[in-house]
Amino acid sequence: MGRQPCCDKVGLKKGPWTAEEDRKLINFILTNGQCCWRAVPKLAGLLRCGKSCRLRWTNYLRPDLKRGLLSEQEEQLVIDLHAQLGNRWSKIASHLPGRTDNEIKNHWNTHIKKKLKKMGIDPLTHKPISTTNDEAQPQQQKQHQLAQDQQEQQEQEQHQSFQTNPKSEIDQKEESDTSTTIIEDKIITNPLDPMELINGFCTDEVPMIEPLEILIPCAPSSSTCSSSSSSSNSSNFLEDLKLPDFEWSCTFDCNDSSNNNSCSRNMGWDGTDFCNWDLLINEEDFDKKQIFDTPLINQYPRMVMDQESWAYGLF
DNA sequence: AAGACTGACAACCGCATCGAA
DNA sequence: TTTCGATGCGGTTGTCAGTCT
Repeated sequence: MGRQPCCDKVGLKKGPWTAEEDRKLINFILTNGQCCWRAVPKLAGLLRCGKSCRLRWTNYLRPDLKRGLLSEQEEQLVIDLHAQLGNRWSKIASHLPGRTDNEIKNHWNTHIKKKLKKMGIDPLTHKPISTTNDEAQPQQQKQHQLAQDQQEQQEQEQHQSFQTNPKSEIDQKEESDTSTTIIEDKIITNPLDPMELINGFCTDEVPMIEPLEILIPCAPSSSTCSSSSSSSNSSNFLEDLKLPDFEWSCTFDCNDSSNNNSCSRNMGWDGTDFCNWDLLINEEDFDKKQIFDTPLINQYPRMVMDQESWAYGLF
């Protein structure tokens, strides 16, 4: 007797999400917050299982997601973290603000693995590939696994000691001269990283969003939004919607050296994110906004530009 | 021009884990 | 303490655009 399926699969839709489904899900979460994923599809009027909704939200609809290729820095961080954590993608993702475990996992499998192999580094062990002694590989893997297990055990022990004596744990970690510092299974990669600072959580630790807690950044004054044609009237656009009230506030000033714009951020919402949402939320205005004329779309050449799948190009 | 192949990534599946009853 | 439902996580698969032949 197997485990019961997470949901009644009869009549449930599978496959790519449509814009309409995205809109329903976003509207629902904006009005109700994230709660009880199993109930979400029913309440939101979606023929999807809760799991699918959760995945869609966390991986693609969440407003605090960065899109596009990982930067060099991010890539290097992923490599460093993978060396320490192995395939624990969610842990790795939690140290890259705006990135999801799925995204990192895919990027690892499609880009980084190859890159490392090209450089003569075994992506599994992060050690130079021994070309002369292929049979040594399995042994190496075993050793890597052993090392990982030992590290895990150490982490657990350290965690325990941290609970009893947190200061000594931090002191220990401060002695490390590596660029990344693990504190209670959390790697502080950049002490100035806003995502690390804001509210003490990062992307993968996004708290339940309640409508009243959603803070929309100040309307970008000029060029912060890549979708300029749609950004210009984003507030009006939102007002047109019967969406929950938003609080337009400047809670966090980020001094972007590139454009010197002071913008508001909360949970990683920035001008671009918001503009994307702007496009997504109300597909009735879809034609009016002519979003496909915008440079944003050109960033995603793979996207199919029809109404069904336009959402994919928006983030 | 068309079919085959490849790469990238979105989405699914099933097991693990957590927490409430 | 046990059971069970909900959610999280990592591996795998499916789909589609781009490239090659």
